[in-house]
Amino acid sequence: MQQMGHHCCSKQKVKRGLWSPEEDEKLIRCIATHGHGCWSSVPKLAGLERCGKSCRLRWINYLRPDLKRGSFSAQEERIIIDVHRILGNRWAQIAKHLPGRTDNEVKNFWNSCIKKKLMAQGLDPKTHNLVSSSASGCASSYNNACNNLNNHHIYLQQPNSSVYQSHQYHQLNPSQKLMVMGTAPSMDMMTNTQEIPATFNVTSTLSVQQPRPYRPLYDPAVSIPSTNFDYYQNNNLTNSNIKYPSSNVPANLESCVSLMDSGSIGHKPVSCSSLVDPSSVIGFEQFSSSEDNCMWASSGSGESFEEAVAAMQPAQELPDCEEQDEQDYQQQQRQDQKNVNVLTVEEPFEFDESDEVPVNDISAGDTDKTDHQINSLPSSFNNANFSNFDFEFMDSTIMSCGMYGNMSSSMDDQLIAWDC
DNA sequence: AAGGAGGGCAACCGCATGTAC
DNA sequence: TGTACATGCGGTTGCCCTCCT
Repeated sequence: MQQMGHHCCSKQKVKRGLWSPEEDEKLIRCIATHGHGCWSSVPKLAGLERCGKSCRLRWINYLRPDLKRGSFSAQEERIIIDVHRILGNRWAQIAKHLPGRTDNEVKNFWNSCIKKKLMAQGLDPKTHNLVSSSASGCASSYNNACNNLNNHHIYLQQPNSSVYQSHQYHQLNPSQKLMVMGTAPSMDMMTNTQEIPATFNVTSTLSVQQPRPYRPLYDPAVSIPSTNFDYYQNNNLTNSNIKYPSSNVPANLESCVSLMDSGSIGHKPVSCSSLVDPSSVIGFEQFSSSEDNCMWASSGSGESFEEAVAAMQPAQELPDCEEQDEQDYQQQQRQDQKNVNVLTVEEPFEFDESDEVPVNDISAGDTDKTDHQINSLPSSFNNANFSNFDFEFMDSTIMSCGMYGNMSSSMDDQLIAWDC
């Protein structure tokens, strides 16, 4: 380590390098006594020859009592990968999803371990795309991805209704397909779905007796069928995630497509539903109109977005569609019944620190803040200005493991879900 | 046993942002 | 509005440890 002073504290006599146990003890004692309202005053109060910045780092990254030490679990690793796919190298934001972990720790873990694993799998750690996939292959990837989706049931919620109608993917019109594709980055997370956690309070469920094609589904405002749920809950993000529905940034559309193309997602039978955040729709529209960045413009064929939409042909109906549908329906019935039993466990309200709203008693009608968030979205959004996107909002709604969103800003006021 | 290579990780650097004046 | 300072963050450095030859 260089033994030169910080530019921020060059006037001070500061020690550099590793911290000794004695220094740690002084810092802990000081913060326990005085807190750390002003880091610049901490060195003096603690009797340390360190600058405030160094004290802060040491405390945040090492001495904080709520830190979880030790190696990362497989679940933590999965979370990092999933969130990184959406947020990129925003380590502080990623770390917020991992209680007890620091941004520095996550960053080091990424650089030393995950990055290599992804590369070994042939994935670009920056984009999470297959390295072999190129921009010129996006159009065919899209077609392949469509084919992969053909067997899936897409749930579209009717306007002003809590009822979802099931559609075979291939029955959707082109714009609906595009929308689904635009949300598909969540699907890889959905493949991890195993069981609805028992720790969630369900205020209502829809009737399981509804006639087909109306499938029994849960109140989208409250059910969280995802294994990723518990970390959000533990991280006190549940409230915002439910109130401000999930977000999938269409900037990752190519990533989604390549993942589906590779078979990494979209093929494993799971029972869950996924909805789309309105921000993703807004973003998708912006994204789709960006000639420089959207997959259509880079397809190599010179087709515009509109042309690409027009060129999309409904996939051929599957021969055993109805039979498959019946099987799916029966399976869904069984799963739904199971889920109802699991979900009706009552838990005490939990409060979000920021606004003290009960996190597990949120009704579907609680849309005020969602609307506010929607309105706060940037007017322009595409890959090129991705950095301008409201990451705080996106992060607060990063339930991209396929939760719920209101698509009232487009798509005929429909909500969407799917069963893959 | 010695030393070189590589990995893990703590800590630093520099920039961006927020805030007070 | 401009400036100074504090804080936060991502990128980078370099020490230390382990493994391999």
